[in-house]
Amino acid sequence: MKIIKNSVVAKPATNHTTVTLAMVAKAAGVSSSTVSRILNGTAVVSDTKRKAIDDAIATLRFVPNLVARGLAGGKSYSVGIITQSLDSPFYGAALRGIEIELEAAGYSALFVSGHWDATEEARCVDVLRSRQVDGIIVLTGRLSDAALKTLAKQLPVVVTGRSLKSPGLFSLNFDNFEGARMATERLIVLGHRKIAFVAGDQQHPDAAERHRGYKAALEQAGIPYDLNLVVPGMYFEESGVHAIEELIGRKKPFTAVFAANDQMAWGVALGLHRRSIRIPDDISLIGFDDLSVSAYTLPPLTSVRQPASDLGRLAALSMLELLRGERPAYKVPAPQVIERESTRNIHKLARVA
Amino acid sequence: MKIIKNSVVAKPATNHTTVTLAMVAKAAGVSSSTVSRILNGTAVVSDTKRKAIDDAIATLRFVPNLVARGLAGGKSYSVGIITQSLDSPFYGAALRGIEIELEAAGYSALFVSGHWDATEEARCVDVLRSRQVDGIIVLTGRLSDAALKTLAKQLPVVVTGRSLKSPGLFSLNFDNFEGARMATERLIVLGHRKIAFVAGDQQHPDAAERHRGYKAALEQAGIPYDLNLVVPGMYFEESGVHAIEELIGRKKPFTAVFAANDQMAWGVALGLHRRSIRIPDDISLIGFDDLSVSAYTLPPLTSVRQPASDLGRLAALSMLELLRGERPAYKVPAPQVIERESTRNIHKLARVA
DNA sequence: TTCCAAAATGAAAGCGCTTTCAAAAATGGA
DNA sequence: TCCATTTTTGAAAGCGCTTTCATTTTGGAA
Repeated sequence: MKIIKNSVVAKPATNHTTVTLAMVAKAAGVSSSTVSRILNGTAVVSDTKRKAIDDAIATLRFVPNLVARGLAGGKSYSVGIITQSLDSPFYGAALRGIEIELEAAGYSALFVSGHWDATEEARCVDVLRSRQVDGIIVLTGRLSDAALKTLAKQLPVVVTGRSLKSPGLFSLNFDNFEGARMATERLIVLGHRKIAFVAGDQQHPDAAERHRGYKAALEQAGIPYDLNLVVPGMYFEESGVHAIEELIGRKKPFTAVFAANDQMAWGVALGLHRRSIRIPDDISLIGFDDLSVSAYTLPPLTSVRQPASDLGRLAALSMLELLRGERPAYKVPAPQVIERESTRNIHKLARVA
Repeated sequence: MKIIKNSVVAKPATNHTTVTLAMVAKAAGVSSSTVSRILNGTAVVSDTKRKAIDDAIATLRFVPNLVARGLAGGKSYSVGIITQSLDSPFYGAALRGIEIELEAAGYSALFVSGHWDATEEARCVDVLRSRQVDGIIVLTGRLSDAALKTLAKQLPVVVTGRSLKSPGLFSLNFDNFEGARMATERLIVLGHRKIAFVAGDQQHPDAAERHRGYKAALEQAGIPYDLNLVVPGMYFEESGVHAIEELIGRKKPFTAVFAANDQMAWGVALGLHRRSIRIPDDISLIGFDDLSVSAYTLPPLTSVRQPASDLGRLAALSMLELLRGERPAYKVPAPQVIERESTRNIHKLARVA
């Protein structure tokens, strides 16, 4: 019954298949400093040694441990991305743009979702910081401007959807006001004067801007702003169908609808369809964001193009510059209305309600 | 003109705001081992010390460095996810599911995209390994089964879209065959016999399965499989509109279309709309995947539900079990056809050609 | 051929944390 | 009260890499 102690077991948890830089060094007959140097290109190394090292790396199938490098070098070559949801059609495109540029520069992206909640976003920041990201990109979000500025004191920050100026902080803002103004104006040019507006989630800063743009265009055209024609929404499809019910219930005639985002516009289309109201014959409809799917809805949706993918790329590029100590100066492309088949000139419109 | 040397500057690049575990230990008057222990719950610590440490952590605002922990402990508490594209409506939902479960368990997800390319995926694997992820989840992808099995020898792997058995490897497969069979059968039950099929990208393993399912249902009902009614597609919207052109060009009558995924079904709807063919009055349409948007298309699309989000959660849960050394046994829910408004019984159908 | 500056290399000290291992403190049975 | 256990704690050795800093080579100019 004696317990066998000191058996040959108990090798520390070291995965015995792990090839380390030291092993490469030994195999190549040089010091690990030298190996590190060619790996990072931090110094010139004689061709003979370089060759020996390259061979050793190849035969040993050495893969550098970025975690160890991060610890030693103080840089993780990763940047954290705080998004709101991984499955949003809009943010998805932005994430992709970010990934492309970051990867091209040898950085990894660490995506975390805040789900439109400031507390959760704060937690995301903590996770990213404890993972030692070199910088953080915040896609809109609910964090206060002050919180962002404070954060920027610790590490480079790029934020979209706001216009902030602060050291270490770069912001990339899309002109939501102008986009909404243009959309509304377009409808007006087409002869519409009774234009309903389905507003976005008031919690989102851009929603207010789009609302302002709608008003501005109206005012500019001398059309009174009529509260009976505006319906609150949450930026989801359901808001669109609900808005139509609401609007029709109010018995205020309208010939066009401007939805503050495409998802709600799709809902509006469905709501109209349920009432057998045709687009664009009876009602013109315009959305915002120009999600890729909108080119395939019935009918294809006229929308304000917001280049999500470009936005992502620019955010990443800006971060990269910040990381190099430069001062980025990128700008988001101006809004543009993409006219498809959901809008039509007034002269053939029927009246509703 | 003397150059001042040895000034107080030149503190090494150490961010002076960095609070380390050692600092917490000193502040609390204990050793760093003790602090580590309460942080990880690896051992019992007296209440007095625990209190002192908690206080020190709070006042110093200490955030543990997960990179250092990863190096020391050999575990990074992160799992790599190889997806194909961050902006796919289907995978987006799966990613979200993964993130939810992983985060709940204190793990971080590292998402990388392979863009449907085996070489890129292999590179993704390298990146993830050098970042020392504890495990890898592969969403479908193009990596060979053999490559996956080899990988599984190094670290736990969970793969979706295949049925593989291998140590350290768990696979979660959705029954694409059965889903497609059910969809086609549904159409048959509704009285259709001329059912067109828009196939998916043949490079995807699931596309072949869905095609098989279509054939099987036909056979089961004694309907001959007619190559004139099947059109190749690429899983994107455009394939759907193209398919309709093709189908109509062939002048072979059909009363229903089964598209191998929702995106193509949307395209089909648009193609039909362009020809003024109504859904479901003239043609019934059924998709596959049941993307959330499909509930809001015109008309709302009947589709085979593939629970992307659940798939993601199960994948994450399986990985977590693998990581604990357990043997996961999850199964993807069975296919289910969600009937909406794009399908209709044959008796009111017009004929198309 | 000699010498010295410049270039290449290596030794060693960390980076912040975990984890033996051994020592110190607490516990309790006689 | 004392000693043998059991618990709690601390010292120190890494984890795999980067980065001074010092040493060895090299390459010319003298």
